Amino acid sequence: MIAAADFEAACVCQTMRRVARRISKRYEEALRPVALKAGQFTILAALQRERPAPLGALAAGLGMDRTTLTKDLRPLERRGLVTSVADEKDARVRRLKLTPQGQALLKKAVPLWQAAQKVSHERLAELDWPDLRRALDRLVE
Amino acid sequence: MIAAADFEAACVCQTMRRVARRISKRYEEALRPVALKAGQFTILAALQRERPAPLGALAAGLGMDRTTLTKDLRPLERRGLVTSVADEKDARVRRLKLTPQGQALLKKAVPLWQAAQKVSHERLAELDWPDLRRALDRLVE
DNA sequence: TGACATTATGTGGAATTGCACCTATTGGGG
DNA sequence: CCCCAATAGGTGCAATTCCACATAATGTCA
Repeated sequence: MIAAADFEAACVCQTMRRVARRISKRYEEALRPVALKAGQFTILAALQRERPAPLGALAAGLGMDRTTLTKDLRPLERRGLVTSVADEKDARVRRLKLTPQGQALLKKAVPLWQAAQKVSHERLAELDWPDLRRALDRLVE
Repeated sequence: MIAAADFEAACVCQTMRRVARRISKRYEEALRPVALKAGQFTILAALQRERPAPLGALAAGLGMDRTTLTKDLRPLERRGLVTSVADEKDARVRRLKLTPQGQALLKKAVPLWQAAQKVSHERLAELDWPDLRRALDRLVE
């Protein structure tokens, strides 16, 4: 049997989960002035486009489960940051877009996010982020 | 304003969250025969030691919130894989240990985990895992 | 020893996550 | 046009996550 401490160091999954938790916390502290969670900021940022995005396509683009996104949208809709509009052609499709309030909040959030990003890049030091990102992408396809 | 697609590529936090989600899914598929979630396996593996560990110390070792661990333990206790024992000196401390069933299940789980680990290392290819792990650790302190 | 800070833990609430299952709409053959 | 597979989406459930708040035990210092 492998020693308990070794699992923590060896397990790629556990490391990624731990890093994701910790870094989310750091970004959420940065985003505290706009009261956005890390995932919420990601969703708002992804909606920053001309044509409202279908829910499924948005989920795929963010690499998250479709049903998770449905639920993640709830608090954003309650806060009036996001609304859904019907697709003109396909009645099944629910397209999502930022409200003016959502756009305004995102505008305030972006500099806070950039500050957090700056810290991330500093901590990665010599590591090139695009390289690292490609490696991590290969890890999960 | 930064284009929507760029956030996804640029945001270190979002990348880590996405990778953590995806890799968890892969490990959970591997662990399906023992019906353990990624986090549950981590907890069981961390309890593979002689002296039962205090909850707080265990949470710190796993880099997770103390109250999260409390709730994560619930299903494991319900399944009879983990139990808590009182500390001999300090009545506040709740020490956690594997039950015999927990040890048996972990024994079955480890080879499944190793198979998932093998895939991870293959996908990282030229990247040295200890190096990468150290870099990610620096990212979150 | 008695007040008080510290430490170890639990609870409630909200959000995040994903699986299994369900509904509704669409697009094709026959 | 009708049947039916494929597609887009939602719901229920359980687990994960963490913050704010609460409780209980311990340690310390006047």
